[in-house]
Order: sequence, then C-alpha cells, then structure tokens
Amino acid sequence: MSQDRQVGRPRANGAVRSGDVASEILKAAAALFVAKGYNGTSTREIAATAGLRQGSLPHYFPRKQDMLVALVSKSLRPAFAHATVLEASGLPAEVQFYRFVHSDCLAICRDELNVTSIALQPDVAAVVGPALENEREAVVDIYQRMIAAAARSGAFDVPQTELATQTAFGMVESIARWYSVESDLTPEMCADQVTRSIICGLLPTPSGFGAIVAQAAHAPAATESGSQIVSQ
Amino acid sequence: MSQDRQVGRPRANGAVRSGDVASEILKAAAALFVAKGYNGTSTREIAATAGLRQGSLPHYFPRKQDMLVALVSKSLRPAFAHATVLEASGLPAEVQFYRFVHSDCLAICRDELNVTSIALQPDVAAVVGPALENEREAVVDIYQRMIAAAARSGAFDVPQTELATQTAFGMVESIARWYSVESDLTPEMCADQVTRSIICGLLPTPSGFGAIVAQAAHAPAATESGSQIVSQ
DNA sequence: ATTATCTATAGATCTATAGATAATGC
DNA sequence: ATTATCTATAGATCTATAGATAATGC
Repeated sequence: MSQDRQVGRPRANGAVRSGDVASEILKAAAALFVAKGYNGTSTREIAATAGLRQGSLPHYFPRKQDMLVALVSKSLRPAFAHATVLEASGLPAEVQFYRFVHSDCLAICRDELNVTSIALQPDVAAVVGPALENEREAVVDIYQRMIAAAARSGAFDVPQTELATQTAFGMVESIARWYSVESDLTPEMCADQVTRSIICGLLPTPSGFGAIVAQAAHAPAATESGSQIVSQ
Repeated sequence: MSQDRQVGRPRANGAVRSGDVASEILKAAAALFVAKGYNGTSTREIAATAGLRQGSLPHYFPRKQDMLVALVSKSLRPAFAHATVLEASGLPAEVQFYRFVHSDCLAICRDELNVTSIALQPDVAAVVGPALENEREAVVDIYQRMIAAAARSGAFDVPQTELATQTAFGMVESIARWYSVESDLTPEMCADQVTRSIICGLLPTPSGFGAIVAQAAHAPAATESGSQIVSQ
C-alpha cells in the first residue's frame, strides 16, 4: 500500500501517508472523542494523532464538526432494515424482539470506532443537529412497537410500555460505555448477556425472582442521601 | 427567605438573590452540564442561568472546575455503607444484591441534579482526576463481590463474572441517561424494572427464555454493517 | 500544473483577574 | 468597613484561513 514516492509536500514528521488519510483522521478523531469528548478534543490533538499538523486538517474536513458528522452518520444502525424483515417474518413478537435486540447489541460491540459512545455525548446533539435525535427516536419506536406486540400476545408482562422501552433501549446503549474490543469478552457474549437480561426482565415473573423480592422486604435499607446541595 | 434589603451591590438584572447563591449556581451548572456537557458549557452561560454576570462566579467558585468537583463529589453514592450493612445481614447473597442494586437505582433516579449523568461524561474524568474513577471502581467491586457470592451459592448462573458485573453496573448507570424527574415514571417504577432485568438475567435460564432463544435460531439475521469507514 | 502538506496568524472565543461600585453594617 | 456584585480586559486558548513549499505528473 505505501509507496516510497508520493505526491505533495512531505509530512513534517517524515511519515509516509497511508492509503486513505481521511479514514486515518476519522479514526484518530473517534478515539479522542470517545476518550475526551467532542468539545474536550482540539483539532491540534486530532492532527497530531493522525500524524499531521493542525492546519492540514481542513484539506480533508473543512470544519471540526464535519469529522463528527462523518462519524455519527456512519452509526446509522442497520436497525430499520432488520426490523422490517423481522416484522414480516411471522415469528412471535417476543422472538422478533429477541433477535432485534441481540443484533443491535452486536452492532454496538463490533464497531471499533465506538461511534455510539460518541453519539451519546450531550454536546454532540447540538453540533450534529436534530437528525441524530430523530434517528434515535425512530429506533426507540421500533423497540416500543415490538414490546407492545409481545405484551399484547401475553408473552411479556409489561405494566408500563414506556418504562419497558426506555429501560431496554438504555441497557443496549449502555454497552457502548464499557465494552471494549480489547477485552477478552466477545461481542457475542456481551450481546447474549444484555439481551438475556432485557428479555427475562419482561417475561412473567419467574418464581425465583418472586422469592428474592419477598425476602428483600426485610433487608436493611440504604441510608438516605443523594446529591443534596449543602452550602459549601 | 428573600429580604428586601441586601448587602452588596445589586444584581444587574435587578433580581433579589436567593438564600444560598452557591447552590443556585451549582444547580444552574448541573443543568447545563447535563444538557451540553462540561466543556460545552461556558461560565458565561452558567452565570446567566444563575442570574448574575460571568465575572461574579469566581466569588463563589474560583475556577470552573471547582463547580464540577463540587457537584461530582456530592455524587458519592451511599453505596459503601449500604454494602457493609447488607453483607453483615446474613441474608442470601442474591437478596443482598437485589437490595443493593435497587437502592443504587433509586439514588440515581432521585437525584434531581442528575450528577451521575455528568460523572459519566468522558471529559469529566480528566478534570476531576482519578478520585472519580477510583470510586467507580470500588462500586464495581461491590457488584462483582455480590454477584460472585450468589453464583457460588448456586442462586445465580454466571458463566463469566466480569461480564455479569459490567453488564449489571452499566445497566444501573444507564438510568441516568434517560430518567427524568419530570416524566410520569416514578423512581420506584424505574428501580423495580431495572433491578428486575438485572436479577432475572442472572438467574438460571427460565423455560420461557430458553424457548425464545430456540425459536430465534431460525429468524432472519441483520444485514452486516456497522461503522465501516468508507472514503468520503 | 497539481497535489498534499507546511507555517503563520487573524478572529473568535472563553476564563480568571483587577479594580470600581452600590448596597448594608457599625 | 464589609460585602456582593459589576464592568472591562489580559492571557490563553482554539479553529479556520492565507499563502508558501516540496513533492510528483506531464
């Protein structure tokens, strides 16, 4: 891939550039955004990580936010296509939901750039605009629809659809916060465990769980606290 | 509480100041940090939200990061005390864990400032220092200890302690991302549902879940995707 | 001539400081 | 005199731009 002779002024650090510089920049930017946040990362750092100088970045991405948009727009989960296929499959709703959640988990684990973790940062929404929020809402709607269907058929026991939906969706997203490709946990193990928790939490109460709750009624309570603001 | 006559130069906006200005500032800062991130929030915005001018903030918090530290240090969950009491209670490990998780969820929901959501932001760690990360690790250790104990007694079926721990802890933290005091979901409902999912996901596989997994083996797969970087 | 980079910097922030000011307290 | 605030700004960023430069391509 790397030729000895390249068009353009050589880099200050002497490095031969890779085949796809824009990708290298996005990779550097993603790693930094994940570790320090979008607003906590300077273009100078991104450039240094990618092996060039700050002023060279606009050749590839005119503005810093263009890197963010390029990253986040790649995160569009394949969720919609999968949901359509599943909902046409004729499978029981709870089975559809299991498959849907599982593949959503897998997609998050397998993404080496961890774009979901970037998309979850609160400052990102303001920069990317409403498109991100809209897409998130649309995926939440799929969750809600499938949960409601499985509740209607009696497979799930869901007293409050909104609660079940938010909980399930939040649990899937939470993977992005801690899963690392470097760990010895595989995406499959991770997706299995999270999906299992989500589904089992929606099934009619198993006797084992009922017994625990009954015993817990006598357990000592936590000392009340929380972040009361005390004058310092 | 509000006197008509107050020491000090009047505010530019004419407002009478509240009893505890530092608390008002922290409240404003917390709301902004949650919505826009620490680095995405300027001291000017914080001051405006709290009803004063940017240059007046250092009277209460010499540096911006002092507000962050004041907030985050209040988030120290009452987890440690509760864990000690529970572990001395003689209750079965899975019951201890249930209670522990449940009260952790409740604490997150009840915190009106949503400090957990702030503490989760990647840029915050760099500013607050290792104390935050250390505390998080210590709470993770409690989760791990309790899960391992319940697995040893046979109450939980845990092939991989690390995975179970990260999943459970991440699910609890994920509440901070979506739970809002304004919603019609109560902290109790939220804590019940999340705790239920976590515990049920660790119990030996209920037959209902096994049946779903078996059926899902024949369901259509997702189209492979993810955030492959394509040259733009 | 074209390309990819470089260096240097203008303009736009943003934070913390310095010193003034408008109240009350004594 | 003390206090809580104000206004104004210095110093430190950080981003995007302008123009130079060092390669290859023809």
